[in-house]
Amino acid sequence: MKIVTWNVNSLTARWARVRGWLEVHAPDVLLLQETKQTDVKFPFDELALLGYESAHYGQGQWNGVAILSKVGLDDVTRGFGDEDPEARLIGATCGGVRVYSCYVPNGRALDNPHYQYKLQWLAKLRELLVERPASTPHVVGGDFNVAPSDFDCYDPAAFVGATHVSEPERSALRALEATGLVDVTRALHPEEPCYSWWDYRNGAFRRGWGLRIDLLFVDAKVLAGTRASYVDRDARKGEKPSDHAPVVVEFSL
DNA sequence: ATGTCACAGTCCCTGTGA
Repeated sequence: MKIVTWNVNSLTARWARVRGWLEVHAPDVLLLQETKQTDVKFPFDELALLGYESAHYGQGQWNGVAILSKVGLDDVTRGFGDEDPEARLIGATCGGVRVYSCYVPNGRALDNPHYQYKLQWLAKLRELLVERPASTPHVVGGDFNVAPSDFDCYDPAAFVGATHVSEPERSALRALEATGLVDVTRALHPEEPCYSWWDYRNGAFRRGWGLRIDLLFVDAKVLAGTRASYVDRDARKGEKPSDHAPVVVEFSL
């Protein structure tokens, strides 16, 4: 089974790239973030022609998450079941695996109210996942907007005092892992940066100025069957790329 | 060089978010 997470930075702007990527790579499940579409605009029919069932939690101008699956799509949940107005979380069961597509709030700045919203959002995600049934394999992927350690950042000195690297954010990710989840890309590649995001500005991609903020957390069952996990850097190249690259995990149960 | 991209509204430029 191949499951991929990809922040596409507008599915409207990225549709040709996403369609082409699906045709070549044919993942079983694709977790999308930042679709920036309403449900009405989401290309359900075009995706069905490619063999994918889809569930979308759209908002419109901002945010928006989706799950595409070739292996079934059941028990879809949207958000945390609270009053959060932002469309940042969708879950579904695909081929016996419970998957979540997460778009964690950016945080903006350490003294911005959005930063507290980010920490609260991560705490709610942990609350949701701590109660997951142990009998069901889980893959929790998305744009976490947190670089788990300094090794996940091209220049830690340049990020002192910034979001994405602060101790409370990293602690929130560790609390998530403490429920029994493993950052599978890092587990398989302890010595390679595996960056997943490069700013559009400053020629960041060409210069290797990246962060690893797109993560796949898997439980012990999935980890035991994992063959590979990697970043498709080629998807960051060429015409009209997203600023994020897809992150892949391949496993069998 | 704070050097890009995407969005909506103020609508062919500007403010906001990333």
